[in-house]
Amino acid sequence: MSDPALAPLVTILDDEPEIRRLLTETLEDAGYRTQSFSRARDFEAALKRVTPDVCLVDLSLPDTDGLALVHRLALEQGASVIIISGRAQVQDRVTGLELGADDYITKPFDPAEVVARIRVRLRVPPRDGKSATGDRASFAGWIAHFDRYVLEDEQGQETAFSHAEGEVLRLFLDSPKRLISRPQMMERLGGGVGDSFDRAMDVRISRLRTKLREDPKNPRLIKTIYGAGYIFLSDVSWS
Amino acid sequence: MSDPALAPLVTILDDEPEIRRLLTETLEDAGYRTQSFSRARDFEAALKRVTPDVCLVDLSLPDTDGLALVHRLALEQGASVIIISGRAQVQDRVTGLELGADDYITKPFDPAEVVARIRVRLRVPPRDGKSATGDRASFAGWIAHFDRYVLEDEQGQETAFSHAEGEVLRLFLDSPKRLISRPQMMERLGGGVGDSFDRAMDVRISRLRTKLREDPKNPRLIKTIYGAGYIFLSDVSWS
DNA sequence: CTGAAACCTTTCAAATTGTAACAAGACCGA
DNA sequence: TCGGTCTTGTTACAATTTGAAAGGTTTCAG
Repeated sequence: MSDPALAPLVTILDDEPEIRRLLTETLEDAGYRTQSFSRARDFEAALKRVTPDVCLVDLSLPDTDGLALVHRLALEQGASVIIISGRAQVQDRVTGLELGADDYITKPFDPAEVVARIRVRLRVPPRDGKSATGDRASFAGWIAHFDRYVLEDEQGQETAFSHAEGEVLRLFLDSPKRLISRPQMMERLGGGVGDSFDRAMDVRISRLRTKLREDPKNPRLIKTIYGAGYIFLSDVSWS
Repeated sequence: MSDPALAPLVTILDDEPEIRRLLTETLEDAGYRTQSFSRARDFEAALKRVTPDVCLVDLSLPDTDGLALVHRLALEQGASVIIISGRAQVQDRVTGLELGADDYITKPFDPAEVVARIRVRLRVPPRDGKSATGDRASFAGWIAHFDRYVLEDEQGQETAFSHAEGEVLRLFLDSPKRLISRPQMMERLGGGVGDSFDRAMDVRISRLRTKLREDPKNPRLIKTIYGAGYIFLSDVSWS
């Protein structure tokens, strides 16, 4: 979830204003935050800044292939994707689900059902680590002890990391193998959108990389995607 | 999952023999193990011995209140519950989902859709921290790792590609063997309709071709259709 | 065959990111 | 309180990626 403190964010992508209005109203009444878009391009631009919890997507968009968008969404973002489409053929539904959508609702729809299905997607999946965060994560031979602010390497050797470094590390460890944009980082790490803090971000990452003994030319863990953000490359398991 | 080594187990609880037969056959064709029950009592007895991965439940059972059963199932078992019911009212669906079902399919249903929705439930939930969807596509001896921004050739040798190149590549891989016009690309890749970005597009494709080791005279993968657009020639399979 | 349009590729400059060096605070023990 | 260390943001400059510009090559119509 983008921010546990706030209500879940649901995005709406549909080219019919009437549908957008209806969904927005229903969802806000149900207590969700919403953002709606009429064009795929605007939607994708917004994704660089925020992380929705559920994305409602209409397939029949004028400016993009909706299915390809769904595919990308499901893979790149962590969000649940629900297709809302006028196409009711079984084949449409099957391919939509196949490509990564978590649900498929056909128009005309009942707002109450949409809310119910969104709620299902937001339901906490059988939380295995129920106990309030043992706060330790292992990845690529490292163990990060967030309770002690210490990184432990394969030989058991320990390196301390600071609070600021820990914030960045935790952000990565929470969303491994997924693109994290700079604006998303900013939002999470509090800093304003001033351009001076931009550099501070870099510096934090740079220092973190040093402690993880990254090779600058060939980073194994924190990879930079020029113009897009960063990706943490290793699998992570929390305990 | 009850046993990773075996095919996922799907249970069917429905009092109509014809439905049981149809579902059993479809699901076994799709590669799942199945167990079907006509009475809730038998089903619950079986639960003491096995752990299904997905439970299909008909609500209109003679011997129990189906909703209560669903509720118990969702809470106690870790399994996904899909309701298959003749009751198509929105209110029925909403309460079914509310009480813990993960999906709700109304009769008459198409077996293909049931399979698709089961598959969605079995997909590894993206939030479970461990492995967040590695998405890659293979084509013509190459494997494109979009989670690492790396192209792997037949010998396993890797070449990094940039974000801009990846956008183009993904566009092609999403629609292989289909003409993609330049305006379509523009839309998708964000740039305006200015003439200058037209050239930038060319450059992206050019650089991508280089990394795919295309022969300029005789492109095997990205073919130019003069005056119309491009076609990606190879088959693609995503995983 | 010729010219124009479409497309390719090299070169270059601007934007983005990495990192070293520095300075302002915070924190801590004496 | 004082001095020292640690943390962290800022600045400056290097390195890298990307789009823009420009010139060459291919394709097609007539």
